[in-house]
Amino acid sequence: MPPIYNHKEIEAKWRKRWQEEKIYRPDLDQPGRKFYNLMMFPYPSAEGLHVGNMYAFAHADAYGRFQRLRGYNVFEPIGLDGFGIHSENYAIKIKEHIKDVSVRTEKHFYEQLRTIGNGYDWSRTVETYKPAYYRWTQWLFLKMHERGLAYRKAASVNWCPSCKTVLSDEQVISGACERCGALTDKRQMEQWFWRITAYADRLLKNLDALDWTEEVKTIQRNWIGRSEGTLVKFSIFNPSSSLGTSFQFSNNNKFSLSNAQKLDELEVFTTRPDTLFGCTYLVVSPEHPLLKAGAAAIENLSAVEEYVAVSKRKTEAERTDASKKKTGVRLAGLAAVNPVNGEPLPIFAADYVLAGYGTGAIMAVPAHDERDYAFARQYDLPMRLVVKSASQAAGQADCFTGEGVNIDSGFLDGLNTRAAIKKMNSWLAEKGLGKVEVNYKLRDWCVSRQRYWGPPIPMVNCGQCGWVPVPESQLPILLPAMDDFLPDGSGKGPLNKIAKFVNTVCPVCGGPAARETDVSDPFVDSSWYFLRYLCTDYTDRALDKERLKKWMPVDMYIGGKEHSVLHLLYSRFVTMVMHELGYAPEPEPYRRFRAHGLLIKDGAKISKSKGNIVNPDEYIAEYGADAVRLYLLFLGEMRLGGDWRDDGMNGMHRFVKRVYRLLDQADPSASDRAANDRILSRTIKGVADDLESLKFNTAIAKLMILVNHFEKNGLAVDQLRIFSLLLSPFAPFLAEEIWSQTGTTSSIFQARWPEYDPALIKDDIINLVVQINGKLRATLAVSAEIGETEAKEAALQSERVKKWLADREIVKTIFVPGKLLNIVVK
RNA sequence: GCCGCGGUGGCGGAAUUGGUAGACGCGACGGACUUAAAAUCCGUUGGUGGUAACAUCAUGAGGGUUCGAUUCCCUCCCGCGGCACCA
Repeated sequence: MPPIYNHKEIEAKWRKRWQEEKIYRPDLDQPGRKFYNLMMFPYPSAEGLHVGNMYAFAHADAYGRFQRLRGYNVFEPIGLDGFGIHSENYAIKIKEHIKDVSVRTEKHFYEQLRTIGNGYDWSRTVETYKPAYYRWTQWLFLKMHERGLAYRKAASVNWCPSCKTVLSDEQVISGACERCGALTDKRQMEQWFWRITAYADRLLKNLDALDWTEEVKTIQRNWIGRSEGTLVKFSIFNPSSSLGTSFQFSNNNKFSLSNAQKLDELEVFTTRPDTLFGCTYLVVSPEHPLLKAGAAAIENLSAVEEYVAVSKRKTEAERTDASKKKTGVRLAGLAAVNPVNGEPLPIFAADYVLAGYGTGAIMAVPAHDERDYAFARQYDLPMRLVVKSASQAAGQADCFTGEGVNIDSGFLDGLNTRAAIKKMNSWLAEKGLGKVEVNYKLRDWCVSRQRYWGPPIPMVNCGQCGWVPVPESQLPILLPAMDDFLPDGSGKGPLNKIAKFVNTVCPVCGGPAARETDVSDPFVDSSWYFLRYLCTDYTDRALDKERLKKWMPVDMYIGGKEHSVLHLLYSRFVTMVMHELGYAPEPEPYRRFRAHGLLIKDGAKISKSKGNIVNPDEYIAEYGADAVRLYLLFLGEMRLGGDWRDDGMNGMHRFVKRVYRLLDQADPSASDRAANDRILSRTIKGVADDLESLKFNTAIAKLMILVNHFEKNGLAVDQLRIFSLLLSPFAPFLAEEIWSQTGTTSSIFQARWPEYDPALIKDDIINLVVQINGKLRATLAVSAEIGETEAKEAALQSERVKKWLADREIVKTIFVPGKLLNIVVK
């Protein structure tokens, strides 16, 4: 028997055998007890996978292998998210053509993914940059368009000056581009959008029932940002007296509306209609239509226009910096009327009000909103307190944003905030001045990109017919080859430079037309890949309904939480639409989702920019895939991430060698069968429990304890065989090798997880903890069934206990059966 | 600022519903084997005091509840992540 574990030889042998015997290729038409085990497919933004990718994949695969042993028919696919800015930026950086780079990275990524020993079904890979895939990504676009969910509009969109393309709101992380980290800006452009906001309520509501990492659900909830409020209509007048352009009010902050002429109506959105009595002015955003509609009446138009121009010139970051001084300009010549008390209200334009949320206009209540308060202080505007804190009568702050009781509020006086909101809403509704509305922070998904490396958007612009979808039969629209694929920042995609591509005929009228030259967001590619995995054998359709019915939803999805509001939100939206179209059997794609934490090294996330990259290939070559897997799984709880230390690998290498050596030690005559069976039963249960709750680290610790025990006490061959089953989710090659060397012929992954004997789990003799006043003073080996009286007797017999009790009076004793006895003394 | 997750030996990390804090591993130290090294094996390893038995302190800080708190409550501090003028 070879004493040395030759990982290279053994891994190659099993990799080949698994491939030949197709043990990871379930028959998708005969799902049986199916288990769809999904992990986030990688995107090549470097030459190869880094150890952080391996971290996620090793966990997901160990879980999948466990389900396999549990008797599930596991489908575990993999692919490459190779289209997109991430891959393209890498090619640009190394000054090569993306087409060449993608050929190379595909080869390397797949080689690496094969070496780590995951149970992938290699017959069903998807690569998003191949026509066989992106043909259907384009089909998805057409379906969205057909349902009215893909549309084009001019809007203020995010622009990355470095990537030279627009981005969706989700791809701007704290004001910076998700891909390159450059600060983004806003540009007014016409773009393609997907109407994810139409699903905002469902995306929010369904979260409650999903078995997902709670943290990710919270992030999604906050991103969707539902808020219930009221739309209130204010009448706009042109007051007779000229008010000047100063912010000062004359005559005790009052001005007259006599002879005023009603000009318009202004609608605002508020979540606190109960504070309407405290409203002392209105504010519109600099983009608000009132500025144009009311221009004739605005007396200080040039000052207003100047303010708007200044606002426009500000960067997004400057405009939305909440800590900066608030600015604004009074719309002289215009005034509104507070519908509850008929008081005239001045109107301002200020860029602290966002154009894109609510109606782009607000009612300002400086006494009950911090932003209004700051603005009112800045411009010396009146404030009126109308809500009093219910708890503290005196000492109220100038600005109170909490809930309380209404005062000086006419018909709302004495009501608490909730009741006041209700009453105000019905009052406004009665008068036709307001209605309850729900607003979401979520905006529609901007999906067009002015880049090369993506699926061309299948739309054609005809002079006669306008925007027309490309007929399904003409798909795919192949991405044409081009040497200079770099984005130029013109606001049009590089494809725009290829006349042959652009010029086409209108599918409707046959006249000359121009193709859309933007490509779609890479997140569109990944929004449906898990559906395509199941249908790669269908070349005539994107998705097969029967197939999806058999396998969707995904049973377990493990991935990073950085995708909380990106991929995980987009793919839920797309699946909802696919469900409505009858493709997906359920509106939600992932039954369970668990986020893993980050892999850290030297106190920082492993990344190229930090210079702490760990190349997994070297470690796999030196120590073997199993040792690397075990090490990654042992680092800590998956949810919390791990801390990579180079020297930690030694320990796992040692463990692998020790496990292999058990083959030499297996000898029934030398072993205490009963003791081994007891610890085996416990380990079977413990490891299964840990795996189910994704605590891979403690599962491995239990295996180590078992190995320590075997080394000391010897073991029988059948016990070693059971041990190999327990080890197999973590170290598949090593486990398979031991399995085969203990007289089995079929793969360990066709075997079943071992049963344990419940009778062996229980202890007959326990260590009863004896405390005196809560401090541990002795432990007694007693029967597990011992009762309080006996336990007390036994404890009082103990010399150690006696010493501590001396002649102190026992006040009481606390007995926890099977665990502890606490004697309380004076 | 708001929301979420964390803070435990030299290090990574364990601790069912509150019940022996530090499992398991790394590293370190001592020893065995070896001409030597690697590998392997054995032992020790939270701090302080003590030859030892043992005592005592200790889970970010400070309070509290409890017979008993890493675990529950309150007030803070620090790290990471999300949102951030969303009315």
